[in-house]
Amino acid sequence: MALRIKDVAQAAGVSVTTVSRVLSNNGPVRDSVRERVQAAMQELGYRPNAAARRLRSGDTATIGLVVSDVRNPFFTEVSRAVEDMAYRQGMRVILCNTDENPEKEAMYLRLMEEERVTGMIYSPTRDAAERFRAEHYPFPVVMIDRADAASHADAVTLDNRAAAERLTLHLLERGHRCIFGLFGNASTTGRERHAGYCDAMQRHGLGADAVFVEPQPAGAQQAVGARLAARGGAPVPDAILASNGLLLLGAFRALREARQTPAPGLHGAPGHPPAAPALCGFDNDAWTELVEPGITVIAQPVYEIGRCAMTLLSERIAQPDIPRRTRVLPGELIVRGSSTGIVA
Amino acid sequence: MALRIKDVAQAAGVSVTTVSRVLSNNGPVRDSVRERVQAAMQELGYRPNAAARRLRSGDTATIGLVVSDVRNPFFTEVSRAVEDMAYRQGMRVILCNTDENPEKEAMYLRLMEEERVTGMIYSPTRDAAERFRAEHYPFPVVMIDRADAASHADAVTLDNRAAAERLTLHLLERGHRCIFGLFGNASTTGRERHAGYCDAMQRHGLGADAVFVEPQPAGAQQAVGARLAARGGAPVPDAILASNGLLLLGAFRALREARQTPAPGLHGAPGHPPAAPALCGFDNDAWTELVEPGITVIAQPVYEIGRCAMTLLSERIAQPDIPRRTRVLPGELIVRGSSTGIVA
DNA sequence: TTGAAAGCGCTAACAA
DNA sequence: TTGTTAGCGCTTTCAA
Repeated sequence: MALRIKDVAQAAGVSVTTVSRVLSNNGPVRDSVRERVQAAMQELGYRPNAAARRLRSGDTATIGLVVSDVRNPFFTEVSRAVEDMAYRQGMRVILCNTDENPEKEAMYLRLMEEERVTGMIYSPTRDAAERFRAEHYPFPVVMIDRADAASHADAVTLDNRAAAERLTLHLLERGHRCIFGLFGNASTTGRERHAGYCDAMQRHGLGADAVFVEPQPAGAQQAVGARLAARGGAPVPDAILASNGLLLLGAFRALREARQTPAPGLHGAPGHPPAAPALCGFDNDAWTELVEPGITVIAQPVYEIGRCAMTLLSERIAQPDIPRRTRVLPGELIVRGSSTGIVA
Repeated sequence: MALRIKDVAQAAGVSVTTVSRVLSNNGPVRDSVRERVQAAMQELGYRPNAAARRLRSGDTATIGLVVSDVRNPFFTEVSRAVEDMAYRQGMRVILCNTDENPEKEAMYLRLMEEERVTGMIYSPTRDAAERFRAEHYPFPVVMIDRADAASHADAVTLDNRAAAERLTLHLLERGHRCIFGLFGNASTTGRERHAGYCDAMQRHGLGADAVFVEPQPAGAQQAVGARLAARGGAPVPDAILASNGLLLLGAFRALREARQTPAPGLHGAPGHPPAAPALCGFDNDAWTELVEPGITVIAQPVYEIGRCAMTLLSERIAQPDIPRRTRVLPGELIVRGSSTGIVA
């Protein structure tokens, strides 16, 4: 095995206690002794055993981060934020991808307990969110992206309802009337955004025309394709709104597939052919700026969400008994050509 | 504190050893006893303490994954592959982002030692790669993306030289002659791809016209912008080749900025205005397929690279003394409109 | 300011 | 098939 604290103690001619004090920089040690110990550690190439420290001290200095999939740019960025903050505080991060799969999720929650994580940042699937009770867990939990008062967990979310309303109103202001909405069915987020969309439509005396789908591009693509191809009574939408980055991607593909550039526009004026529907959605993912015309989106302050979650978590770790807190961050509307017809 | 194995033992009326045997599913236990123990665990909600198990067993069941930045889609996907494989084998993953910063990198390598990781998957910066010696570390190391024989570490890489040559030949076949190359200066990968590019140019009796830049979009954008604006002798490039996804993005932005759609084409035929340069590069990142025309790229088998790295690592953990192995995976040329003028 | 010794929760000899 | 017991490497009383 590797070197132990005892080896360092012998080399430096002190007790293990003293070495431990130098290691954790805690407790009185004469400067000359400290230097001697540090020199011994350096020379021997000693590395303290993290598992032993955790076991003995009871402090794992570990944050659990449970999300659906890091490949979703939203979570990629959140995980970077969380990791930056955590490592800066001398904490590790255990990252788990549930793939919206309840069994995986249950397994990882169990893992969090076995690891005795100091705290967890958690983005539950819809079903799990409804059942989750923070008080059943022996560590603090901060929810991100999705929140639920009954969970009794701190949370940081977007102001989903307001952002969706804002986005819908933007389309209505541009003259669109028949706005087809795509919402994710796996989280509370999708429902909140749906509510905001409905609010805006209602305020203009318009009915909702929306579906809930799996939060994957394929399902969204199919739904949009079907909606565009629908015969019979339903009028063709003149705008499409997708409630997250994955759905937006699917919608974009469907429009392209239909050989309709997602260019903006109203129904054709007399003498002009009808234009393709406008497109907008949530999440300022890289591609939305790169395609032409760019896609109008609600940008989430993604890094900030991760940072904020870590801050809430740290504060609760320090003071476990403060009342539940929720941070609601605003989304930012970024208007691009896909909803205005103005190609930058 | 939480429940201990002793509590389970008491509840089930057996010794701690028996509980341990049930836990690790290892050692003889009568079926009826096993069931009784499992029932007790279930009822009490017992969770074994991971730190204690690791300390005692000496097996941390932990993989270290050290990359530059998970936000780079290449590493996002690699990390998913590694995590999928690892968790399936009951191992955890510790993910570290070095940001190509030598100090962070050194800190994380130290962390790997303190965690007593079972093995490490490592994408070193160029400078670190030259100095790294696997035999100085007490655990097996598999390098990804970047490799160096002197490191004595197993490695899985792309066939960089062949892929770059292939991509360059593709441009040459389409009639391009003045091909400006952008290569990353932070890794051996950039140099290998540069060599492949030079091979292809030389074979056609052409000189290289390339620069090495920081592997960030901003630097690439600037370099391409400068090259396009160059006055004096240097002819305007009729094609641009970028050696990774970040550089490709920068080049794309530069072309757009120059109000030149990255549309393909040769120098203008008589009577036609000169077309914008062709664009191609490495990494089949999502946006390259979404922009129009799509970008011609070398697709790396990214998930497979991660999977393969975990396989090599597992095998070396099982047999530490087998000779060093290198897996070289082929890249796949995906031809899109940016190099052919055929807009799908 | 230092050291001796107990013990964190678990696993693995060894004994029965 | 089961139990007793000695540590894994560290931190933390407690006493000096």
